[in-house]
Amino acid sequence: MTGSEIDQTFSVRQTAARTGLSAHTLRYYEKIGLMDPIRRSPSGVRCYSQDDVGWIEFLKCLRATGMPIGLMKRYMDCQRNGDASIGDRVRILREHREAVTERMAEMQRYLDKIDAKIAYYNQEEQHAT
Amino acid sequence: MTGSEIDQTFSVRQTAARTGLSAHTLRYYEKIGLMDPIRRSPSGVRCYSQDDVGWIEFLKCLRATGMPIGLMKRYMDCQRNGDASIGDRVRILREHREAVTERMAEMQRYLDKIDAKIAYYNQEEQHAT
DNA sequence: GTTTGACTTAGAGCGCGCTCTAAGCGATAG
DNA sequence: CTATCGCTTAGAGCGCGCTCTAAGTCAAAC
Repeated sequence: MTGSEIDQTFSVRQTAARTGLSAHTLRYYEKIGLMDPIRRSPSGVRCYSQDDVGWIEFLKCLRATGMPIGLMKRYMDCQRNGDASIGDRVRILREHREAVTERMAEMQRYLDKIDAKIAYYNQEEQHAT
Repeated sequence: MTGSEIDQTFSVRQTAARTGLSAHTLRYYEKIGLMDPIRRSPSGVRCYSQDDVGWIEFLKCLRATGMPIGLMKRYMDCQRNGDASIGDRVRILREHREAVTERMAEMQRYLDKIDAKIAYYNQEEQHAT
């Protein structure tokens, strides 16, 4: 109940370990404006907050579903615009969602063809011997 | 019934149109050995057969599901090895299949988080006016 | 005080998968 | 015959998303 736990911060290395991104990538994301400038210690060292880690997790969702960095940046720029931008943000997310489900459906169709090929090979194996 | 229909061949441009790949990419795939050398006209122009187009469609399945070019090449090298390589080929396809379904499941998990965010925004909108 | 080591920066480099360029050849149209 | 057009080649260039390097600063350990 001292509050120290919830004010805990993380070095770039620790944050990398937590999020699975590399320290390089974390600095890169900050540099290109995907993240707000991270708070610094008096000597200039990054101190990531729990909140920062949360945003990184969110960015991971976008990246891992194939959103280009440029669009992620646009989203985060909106974010900085506050409530006024909620419409824009939702639009970006919804369009992205559509694109992703579309892409997954396409992948599934291609995967089905591959499965057919595998099935065909299995049949061949059966008939051989 | 002349047989001309089934012997039909296609220029690189026509093949590009049929497959949705660019002519550049088709030549590239041949150059790096993803495809056997395409038959040529006396003047050296590529004549893609129906069969060639079929292979291109198969390659598309692999690429579109994220198989790296290098592994596609390994697969096609096996292909050239004939029946002896069926085991290798099946193994490659099965492992790829696993990787793809894994990746799709992961994408779905990330997408679920994005959906949660969208839902949250919708709720906000509701409460605002 | 010195060493170690993690941090900082700007900017260069890389791997992938194309994508395009330049220079040239061959076939058909006028 | 010439012009046009699509094809050929080897190889350069590009966009993306990191990834790494070099040179330097700072803090803690000895």
